[in-house]
Amino acid sequence: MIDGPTKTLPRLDESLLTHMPPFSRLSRERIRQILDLASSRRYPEGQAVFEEGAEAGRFFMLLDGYIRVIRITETGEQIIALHIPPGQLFGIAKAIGRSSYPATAVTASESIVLSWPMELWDSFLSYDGFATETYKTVGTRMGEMNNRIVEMATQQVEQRVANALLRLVNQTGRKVEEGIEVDFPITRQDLSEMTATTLHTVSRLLSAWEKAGMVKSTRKHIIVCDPHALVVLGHHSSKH
Amino acid sequence: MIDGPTKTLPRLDESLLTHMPPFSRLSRERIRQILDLASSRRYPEGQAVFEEGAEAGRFFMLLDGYIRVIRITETGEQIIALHIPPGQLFGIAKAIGRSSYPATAVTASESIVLSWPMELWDSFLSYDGFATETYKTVGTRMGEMNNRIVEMATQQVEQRVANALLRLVNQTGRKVEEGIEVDFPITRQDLSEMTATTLHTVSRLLSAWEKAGMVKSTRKHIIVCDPHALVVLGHHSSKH
DNA sequence: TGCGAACTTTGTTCTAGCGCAAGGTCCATC
DNA sequence: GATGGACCTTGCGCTAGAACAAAGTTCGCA
Repeated sequence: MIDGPTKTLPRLDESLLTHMPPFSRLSRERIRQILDLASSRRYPEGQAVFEEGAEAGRFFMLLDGYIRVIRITETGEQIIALHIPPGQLFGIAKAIGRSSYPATAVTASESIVLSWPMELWDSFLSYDGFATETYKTVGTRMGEMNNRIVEMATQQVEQRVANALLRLVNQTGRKVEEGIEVDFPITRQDLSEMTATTLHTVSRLLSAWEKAGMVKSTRKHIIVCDPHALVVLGHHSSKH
Repeated sequence: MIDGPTKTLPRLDESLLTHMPPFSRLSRERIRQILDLASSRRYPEGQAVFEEGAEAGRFFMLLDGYIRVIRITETGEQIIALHIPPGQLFGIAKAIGRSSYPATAVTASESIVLSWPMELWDSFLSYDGFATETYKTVGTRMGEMNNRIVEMATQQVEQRVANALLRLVNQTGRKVEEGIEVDFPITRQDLSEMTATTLHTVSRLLSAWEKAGMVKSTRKHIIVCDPHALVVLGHHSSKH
């Protein structure tokens, strides 16, 4: 979905942004200004916010929901590069010197997104704390990518899937009765695209873990009951 | 090696920096200033310029040689994250909002390196074109990491090694009689650490390619005779 | 010139986990 | 309440490539 942003939501309250790191040092007035420049929009689950290669006309902030950053190979395989939780900027191509989006962003669940025209980027950068926080975010994402590379290079499938699951519950987990649940719909296929394996293998692993009482899962939902047991898997032994 | 930088080289000429992208828009006088603030140093092959986790006290520019950015796992395995060619900044932790280096930098061949105290970073950022070029570099490196993830997730070992080799000759290749040679010493082990495989497998692949006339290799040296043949390998078919 | 360390090669064995196949379950929609 | 599509499970065979093993080669250095 690349069509123009539209205001489908009621007038936005300043409190939406006051606690988001990139804006937290700004005055109420400044935030009002920023909000008045923003378009807000609701995306249903599974919709693209922008596509890889498209001209980077706007930058975004996720207010609610989850965004999945994906890449698609020439042969049509998808790989999930990153999950973005609420409160983060994304599609900030200009921050890394690009004029087109380097990947596709899709909603992992219904999401509320603010966006601004990329022309405003430079003025945003001048706001107190904005640049610092933004580059911190870039750094964090680089770190995550790096860890992923190391993980794929050195760990077995079981450990990778365990780690991916742990990361999900840590970053986006919601406490429920039996443990912590990933709080957006997630399929075996999704998990396999995050860990470079097949949905079959993921399914088998989840079955085994469920038998061992470490997780509980139903269609599109996964609850981690015993995080520590998964951590231990991750620390077991190396590939070589 | 983390010991203090020392001026071991003769006085630096302005022309060293005038054609390096981050500085190319600056006046001769400004460049003189910048050089006078710099420490220069020669590192023999295989030496660490800085180590992962250390406080990021300086940032660097590679004048000559090659730098390898590596990470080491808890179990002692090395993985090579990136190769940096001459003319690029590295160790620019501040650019991504970090106060310690996120990886270790080691020379892949004898190298000449300039460095400045990180306290000067903000003033450098104000120089015309410096910030833009720097963030472009960050963006490029993110892109490379991303491609690497996709590659590891979707390609077979042979294709990955072929691609890694192609990237090396494209970025750092030196034309020789029989083809293009990687212009720093590189072992089978190095190549395996770049592609998440073993030195044994790399050795077998190189042997096979040599038999097919696509490459020529000796101890620590690899010449690609028929780049196109390697490209074709990379395009063959996907894993799934 | 001879020793040892650092590289490289090649053979053989073994297994993680992929590919393939078939069937089951849940859910939306008519 | 039946049809179809999306998602999940499980079994089995097979192969890429890791692990193990053992020699061979090159090079710096005493």
